[in-house]
Amino acid sequence: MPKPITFGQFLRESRESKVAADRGFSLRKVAERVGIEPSYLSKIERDEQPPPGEGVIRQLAVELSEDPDVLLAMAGKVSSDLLAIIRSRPRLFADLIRQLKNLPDHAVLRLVREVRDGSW
Amino acid sequence: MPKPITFGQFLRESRESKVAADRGFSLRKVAERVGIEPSYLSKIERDEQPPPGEGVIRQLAVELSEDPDVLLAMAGKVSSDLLAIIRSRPRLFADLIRQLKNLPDHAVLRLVREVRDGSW
DNA sequence: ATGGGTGTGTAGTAAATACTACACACATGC
DNA sequence: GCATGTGTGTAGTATTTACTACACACCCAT
Repeated sequence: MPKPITFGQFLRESRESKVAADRGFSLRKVAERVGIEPSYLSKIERDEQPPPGEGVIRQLAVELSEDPDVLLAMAGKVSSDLLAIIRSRPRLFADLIRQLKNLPDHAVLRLVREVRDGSW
Repeated sequence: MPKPITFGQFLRESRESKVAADRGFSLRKVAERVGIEPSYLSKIERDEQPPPGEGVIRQLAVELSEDPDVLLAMAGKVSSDLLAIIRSRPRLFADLIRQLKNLPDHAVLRLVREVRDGSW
């Protein structure tokens, strides 16, 4: 297994990869746009503090052009809209997700596409 | 819509439906088997306190022979094993679940069965 | 009338969550 | 050499989560 990258590391790398080309990606600037204190973001990026709440993570995803679901996953969370969908039909979705647990990506992707393309 | 039943109401009804036939389903006895204080269970059943944590909910499900996923959903939660599955492949599962959001039950059920019966 | 069982009221606590506010030290450009 | 911008250190706070401990009042059976 490739060593698991932490939420903070990922954020820092994403941000630093952009700050060279655009000075608007300094820690302070990003923190301001996101709406949090710079010191807070600093601690998060160094994994000194646990990841922030969903709202802040979503803002960070926007600012850094990252996938919100991936960022949330790294933070040990799952998007609240997905939770709501599952809660609306718990048995159905619980069964399905557990069935899919060990299926390879391509098989699940096939499902996604079939559903989307409406062969239903 | 039929008025939404609360977590506490559901628990109380489930327990009281059993206590007539089996005195082991008194609030105190159930609380003891579950491993919580009777006063705590009392407050939960009357929705005076928010629902307990996942572990206690699972114990309640066992004692009352209810579906854990349904009970968790009523408590506004989602089973932690499902969360772990989603977090392991966030983009894949996020896409899939959002696709299925508005599909009728029978269509999702068909998916579940097809996957289970391994036409894959 | 008392002992065991019932549910409930009151009062608390420990830990986690999600942050803020401000000061500090360093660097860099003008 | 001073302002401006950089990241970081320290010290806190409010809210939520997840409960415990114990006392009280009622019922009913012996």
